Amino acid sequence: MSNNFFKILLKTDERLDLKQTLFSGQSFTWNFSALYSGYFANIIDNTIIFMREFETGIIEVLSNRKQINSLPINEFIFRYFSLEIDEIKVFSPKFKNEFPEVWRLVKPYESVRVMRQDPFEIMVTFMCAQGIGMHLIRRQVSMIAEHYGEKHVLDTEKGSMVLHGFPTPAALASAKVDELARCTNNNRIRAANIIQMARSFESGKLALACVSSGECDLETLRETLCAHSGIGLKIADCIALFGLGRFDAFPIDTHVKQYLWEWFSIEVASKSLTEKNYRIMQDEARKILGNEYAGYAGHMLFHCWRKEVKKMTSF
DNA sequence: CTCCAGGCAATTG
DNA sequence: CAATTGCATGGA
Repeated sequence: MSNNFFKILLKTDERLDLKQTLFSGQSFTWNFSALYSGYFANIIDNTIIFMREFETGIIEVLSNRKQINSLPINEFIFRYFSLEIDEIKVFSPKFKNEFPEVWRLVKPYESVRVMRQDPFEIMVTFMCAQGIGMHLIRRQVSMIAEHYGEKHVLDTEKGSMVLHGFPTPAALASAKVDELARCTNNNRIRAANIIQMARSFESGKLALACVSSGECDLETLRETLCAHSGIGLKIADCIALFGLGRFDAFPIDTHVKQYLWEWFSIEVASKSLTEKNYRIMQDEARKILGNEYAGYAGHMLFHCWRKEVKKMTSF
């Protein structure tokens, strides 16, 4: 690995399963490194980052800058993977007692962390996630980065490597619909919605909502997000959960709806996913999972359901 | 061929 | 209210 990179070894006490976390469907910008097998690569805050599991319970982080988002790398990583959250708080003793079979299945996934990712990036990527498979979402996101993100060329002893950062709000705010649509599965409506959202972010309206999202009540936050065309309840909840650190937000998609019915016998989960039913389903889920970490638990269950029950492999 | 993938918004009954 | 349809593509 290039010697002008800063290297950090981070002890995680096996509370972070790096691969499962990065490829559990919450992030679409991390990739397998083309030049260095075993490493995952991404760009955050104009900083190139490589990560891998160095040995059991220890993560190796390589970066070309000492700080990310004004935090020392180790502090950033700790926060990025929400390592302050204790698994025991996520699933209550009551849950483990009442649903022993589900707990047996999901326990191996307790080292899947819900990440705190960049809000704008999450808004764009989850606006790309409607009614299509994971691989198509990933393709759209990488095309958007290639066309509108800043290009980084990294020269190493193994050759040259090209990476693209995620586009800034300004870059997407000034994009043309026809051009962006080539990156969004040829969906012009989706492209136009993303441009509109980026302009709202540029204006400061959306950006401000992100700053105050921690204290804001969830319903107010959702209203602000849903005011934008292309963002409904589900995507708003995904933005809150994965981009704003709101671990109480509980997005319900086709998979979550399935496990709510199969695992917890929530009646309304067998009916159609209308807005009214969506809200009822959330209330029922909170009774079982608790409120504070409903979404955090939900993501573990989501990943577990797809892998263990549906036997899905695409991420 | 049909059906379904991390939905949303507009329209119709 | 609920039910239906357009949006787009690809893999099973």
